[in-house]
Amino acid sequence: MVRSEDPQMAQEPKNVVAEGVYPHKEVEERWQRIWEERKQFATPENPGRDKYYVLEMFPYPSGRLHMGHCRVYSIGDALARFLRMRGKKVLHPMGFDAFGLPAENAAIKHQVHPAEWTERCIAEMKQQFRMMGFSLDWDREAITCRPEYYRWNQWFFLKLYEKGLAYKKAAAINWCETCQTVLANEQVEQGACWRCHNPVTVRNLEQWWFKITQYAEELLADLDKLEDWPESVKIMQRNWIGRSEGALVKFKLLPADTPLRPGMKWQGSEEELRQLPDIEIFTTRPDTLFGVTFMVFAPEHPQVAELVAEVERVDPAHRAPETENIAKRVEEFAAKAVVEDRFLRTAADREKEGLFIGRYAVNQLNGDVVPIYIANFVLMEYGTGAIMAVPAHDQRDFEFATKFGIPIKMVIAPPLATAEQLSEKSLTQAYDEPGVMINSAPFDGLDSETAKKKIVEYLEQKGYGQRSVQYKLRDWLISRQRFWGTPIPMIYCDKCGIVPVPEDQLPVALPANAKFTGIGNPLASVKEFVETTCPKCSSPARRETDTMDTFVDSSWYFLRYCDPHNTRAPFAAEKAHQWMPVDQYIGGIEHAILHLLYSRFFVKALRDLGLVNCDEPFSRLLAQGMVTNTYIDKQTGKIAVDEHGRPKYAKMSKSLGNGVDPLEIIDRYGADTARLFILFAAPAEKELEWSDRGVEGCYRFLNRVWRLILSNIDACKQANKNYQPQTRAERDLNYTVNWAIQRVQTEIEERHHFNTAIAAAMELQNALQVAAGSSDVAAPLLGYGLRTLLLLLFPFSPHITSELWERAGFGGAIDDQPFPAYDPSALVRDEVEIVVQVNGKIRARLTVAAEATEEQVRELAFADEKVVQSLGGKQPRKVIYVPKKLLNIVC
RNA sequence: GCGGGCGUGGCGGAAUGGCAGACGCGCCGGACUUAGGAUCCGGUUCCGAAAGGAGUGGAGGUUCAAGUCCUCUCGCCCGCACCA
Repeated sequence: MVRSEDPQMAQEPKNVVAEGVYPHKEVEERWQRIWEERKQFATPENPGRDKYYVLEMFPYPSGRLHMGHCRVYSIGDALARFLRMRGKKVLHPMGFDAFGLPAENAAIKHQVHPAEWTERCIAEMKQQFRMMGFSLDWDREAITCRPEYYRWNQWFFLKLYEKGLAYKKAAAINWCETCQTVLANEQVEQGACWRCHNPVTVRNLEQWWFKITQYAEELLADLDKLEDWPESVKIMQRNWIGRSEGALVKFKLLPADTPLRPGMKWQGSEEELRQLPDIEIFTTRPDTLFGVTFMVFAPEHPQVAELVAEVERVDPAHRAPETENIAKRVEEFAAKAVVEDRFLRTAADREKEGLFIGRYAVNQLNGDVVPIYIANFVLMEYGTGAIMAVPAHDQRDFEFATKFGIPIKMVIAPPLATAEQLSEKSLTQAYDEPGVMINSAPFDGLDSETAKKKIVEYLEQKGYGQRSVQYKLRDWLISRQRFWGTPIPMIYCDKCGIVPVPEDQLPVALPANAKFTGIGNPLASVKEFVETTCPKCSSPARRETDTMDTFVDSSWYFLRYCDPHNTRAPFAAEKAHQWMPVDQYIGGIEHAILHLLYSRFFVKALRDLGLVNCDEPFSRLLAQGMVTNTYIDKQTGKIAVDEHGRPKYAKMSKSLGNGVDPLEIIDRYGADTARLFILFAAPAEKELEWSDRGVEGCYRFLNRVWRLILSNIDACKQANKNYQPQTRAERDLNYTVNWAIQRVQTEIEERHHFNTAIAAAMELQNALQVAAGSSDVAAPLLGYGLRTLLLLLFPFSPHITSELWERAGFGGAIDDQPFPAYDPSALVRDEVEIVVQVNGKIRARLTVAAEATEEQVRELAFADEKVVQSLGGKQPRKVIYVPKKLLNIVC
């Protein structure tokens, strides 16, 4: 049942469906049928320069459209319909993101094949799409779970494999126990699975990856080209890519039995030092290199075990102190750190844990001997998995050093620092700002920013290190241990190793006879699928049973729409060239990184394969806000309220039970009302608060339009655009008509503000209603205004306007009408109102002829009683005149 | 902690530095009516009888003029979170 925002009226909504209302059901069904019969939304061939690709993110086929869907598709459809009127050749397709876990879970629960379940949901959803009246070209539908589609996922995989962009490696990866599969980094949100929100654990597995990191720099740089993307999305992507400039620096590892200790310097020759093994670290602060007092490895760093094994081989008398049982203790520490939830381990407020491993290193820049630790805060995946630590100038290192009693050495002085501030003992936190170099031998006195560059040059010259750029972005883990996805087209042969499935054997199809028990990957249990022969040597071999992340499917579906029936290629290059890039993409902000980053990567990779000629898939992006509603507080059993007693709003969701079913709204008020309300109630990119009252308001508005047209059919028949207004009332109406045209056009075209466009149409309706009720306006003008009103409303509420267009006898189908052109001369008023201010306060309003000069306006203003009064006899010091608007007298 | 966004009537929301509150909801009054929860007309930021005054989270500033620009500050929302 539909919920009300008003606690007092949470009962059955009022029955506004009474007499005098338009028959929305018949009207909407009729036009949906007509559009289908006419193939009204077929995509034009050879679009040329007028092409416009409107795309909304395709849905997962859950079987039911929810209000969020209605919102995205209402936005996209209003735009598509408007652009067609504006003469664009519009591609507006739809499909289904049809692979994924829910179908597989349903299979386990109901013992129905995921394909059957999914196809059923798709059929239901298409019916609901139809009921909303969206102008989609269904002949271009792409359904990702069909072999005709996913074979091209496999084909792309092979192409990427050939290029080295798809590869297999073992790594510590995110595992979701609930979903029984691994997840990519992008799919873990605050330590939880993006889909089921259960905690993610870490596993070490061998998996398939896409080398998105190869495009890190371009993915970052090209964000600057995306001028019509929301800044917030671009910032999120920049942060995710996480570019850092710095240097890779080599420290030297001392033998396990070295007599050197921290505080001492390297004694031997430079040549002997060079002979020692390297420990390479990445730092963004080469200017602090002289302040290194220890080093830290990630606990799981593969080198660590060997380092401590060497310690144990040394006679205890010659070891570093505190190294009894070091191998065991290191192993235990590492095991604990790895097992510990990665997201707890890496939380900023996590207590720093560490262990000295009994080894020392030499800083080649100054010969300092420093101890080596392992610690929970150092990550294996970033940089080299080892760091230099400068406690004086890095807060993490500072905390660690303080806890373990490691010396702190200042090498950068704050500007104008006192002797007190320069004392390490007085330091209560790291100083991480720029400053002046101290205690840094040849670089002392330089400012630290300059020193950064000089030191890197010095490192490169001496062979101690080199300039380097690191990214937080990791490669995209695409293996999934689930059935309902695209099989990865790889074969394991005992003799030949990993062998790709030959192209001509694609698709590797999902078997129809898999058993869904809920335990393990069903694909692995289908003998006929797994057992195959090696394409190279023909001996018995096994197929890969992992499937691809479903984000692979959605990374190129917008390309398939350009050429959906191609059986020889994913799409023909020239068809993609015709339509790409997508001119306007619309979808939820939740994909700010995920889908939008993957798709950008895919397009760049396909470009480098010669398949597309654009660098970016989506020119403009509109991230629409979520749909919220009031909800029942589970504790009180009443509508949740804030401290002021006002109802609280939250995203419509199953768990809160505050979803409104679009089908109920369509049934009660019709799709036109639903669409109008959704677009009118808030700007597209903002949150939309559901309101039953607001919906009713839109319904009443459409009813007023209905009655207004039908009771003025005669005027409609006489509609004449070229009628010359005679009276004041006619000039005013003519102005409003043309003003509304201009306003609707610019609001949609330039700002995508549908709410204000609709408000303008409402103002026109109000003006027409007044005009229709008086005898001051001639029928040809009134008719023209009514005709215009229908055209302005058509993108938002297409059914009722189609019906009224026909009944009014305006001729042709409204779909084929161009958007009306406004008459600029009608927007020129013969009289204007001038606001007269004295010292910025409004004292009078003057109605003057539009062509009145400043002198004339001044004269009138100074003659005005109120103005004279507020001047109080003072002489004006200055008068500012804004033509046709305002006169400000300063005194 | 860092980054981003947002604070305007009873509510959703409008305002290229130039009339704050368009449009809609709600509310108030009136008309039609057996009736109105339909429809139509009028009113509706606050204080004030009025004249007038105040007003866009708060404090400053720039300007003839600030919701809009600048500085500081408070509150809410979102994203990232030991990335060396």
